[in-house]
Amino acid sequence: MKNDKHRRRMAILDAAAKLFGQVGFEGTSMKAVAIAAGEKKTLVQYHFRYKQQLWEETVTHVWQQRNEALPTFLAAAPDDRTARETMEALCRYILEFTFANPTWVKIMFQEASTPGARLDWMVEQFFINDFDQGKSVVELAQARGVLPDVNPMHLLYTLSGALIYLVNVAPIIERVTGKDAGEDDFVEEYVATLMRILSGAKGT
Amino acid sequence: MKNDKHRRRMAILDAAAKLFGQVGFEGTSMKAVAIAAGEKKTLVQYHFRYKQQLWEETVTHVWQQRNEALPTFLAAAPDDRTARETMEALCRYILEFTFANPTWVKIMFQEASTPGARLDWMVEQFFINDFDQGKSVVELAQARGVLPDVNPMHLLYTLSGALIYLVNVAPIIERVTGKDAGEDDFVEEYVATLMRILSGAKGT
DNA sequence: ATGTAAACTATACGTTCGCATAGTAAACCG
DNA sequence: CGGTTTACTATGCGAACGTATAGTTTACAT
Repeated sequence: MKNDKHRRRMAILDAAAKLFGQVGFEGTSMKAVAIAAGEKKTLVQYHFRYKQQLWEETVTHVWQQRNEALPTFLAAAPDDRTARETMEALCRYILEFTFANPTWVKIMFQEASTPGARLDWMVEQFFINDFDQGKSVVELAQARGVLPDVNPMHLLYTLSGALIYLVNVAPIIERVTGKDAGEDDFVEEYVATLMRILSGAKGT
Repeated sequence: MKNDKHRRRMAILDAAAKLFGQVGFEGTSMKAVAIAAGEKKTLVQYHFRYKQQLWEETVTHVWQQRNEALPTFLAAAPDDRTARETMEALCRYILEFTFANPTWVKIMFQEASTPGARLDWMVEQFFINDFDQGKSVVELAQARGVLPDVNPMHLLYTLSGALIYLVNVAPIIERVTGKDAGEDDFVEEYVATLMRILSGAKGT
């Protein structure tokens, strides 16, 4: 079966994505990837040969999944709600998606912690585009008056940080406070809080 | 010399901190730590015996350095400036310190990406305290009217995210935009932007 | 039915991993 | 001066690492 090959290959990529995001490039072994995918180590090598190649195809795979999901929302954002409601819904969507698919964020942080050839590759392949798109979204929101009129890149970093940081420290939050930051209730309240901060709310 | 032993031991801890933060626990080898510290592998083992032990003492070492530096500022914050100026200075100080000492943040993210026994240990040893202190600072700022009166923990996550995220993605920002996020000018403008966001500034 | 290519696996090689242990050199103490 | 402790190193072990390659099974065109 043609599909069988494809399915096993994808299973390897998914397993690799999880491991690369969790323990980084050096911490991930071909054997561990194989076991996580329920395959033999030699099959992983048959499909990808070198670890470096497995990594590149894994990252590409992860970004594709992300790119298929994220713009879907942006395109579907209708004009029949207020700009602020759209912004709030967008933040909530990004958070929910990132909690459900934390891999790309984790891989990004793994490589950012060891700047090198792999990070350069990711920048060239993905981040240059991502930064540009992010800036556009922020500027659009600013034009509609839903975001403060400050340096759009700095605002982008602030918003990204407020959202992505939460996903990264969620395991710590859970252990310290006992609350699961990935749950809908938490996300909803968090985004509501964020929107009130952005609106400069001082009272209750 | 007694001092010589101590100095070499500290050099090992510093090298280990850098590596553990960059490539995580599994990605760091005793040999690599030794080389980075300019020592033999067996000396590293002599001082710490097991990798686990090296890791624990390294993390303790890093947190001690941080705890010596951070409260210094909080205690010295005088009353003769406005509350907002104090808040802005605090954010700037945290950013500058974190850029200069990124290790503790990186180790925190490394372990948060693979929740396990080591993260549990860090939570017990450090994070429970850290969360409590952070909450106190936020509530103090809220009482003075310099931070919006929302859920203090969520506000803490938002602020921490806005600050720490920047440090983590600085290598990416530098490669994409050509700007060094760690430079004083950048930090100053970023914090100023953050303060305007917190104030809900809509105009220029 | 048979040959060829594709999909997959068994086995192995050289290196590096964490860890153990026997040893050396200097310092300290009586 | 002899003996013990302290700081450090040389050597080595079994396991796991990434990679190479020969071999086996499956799919399919002729």
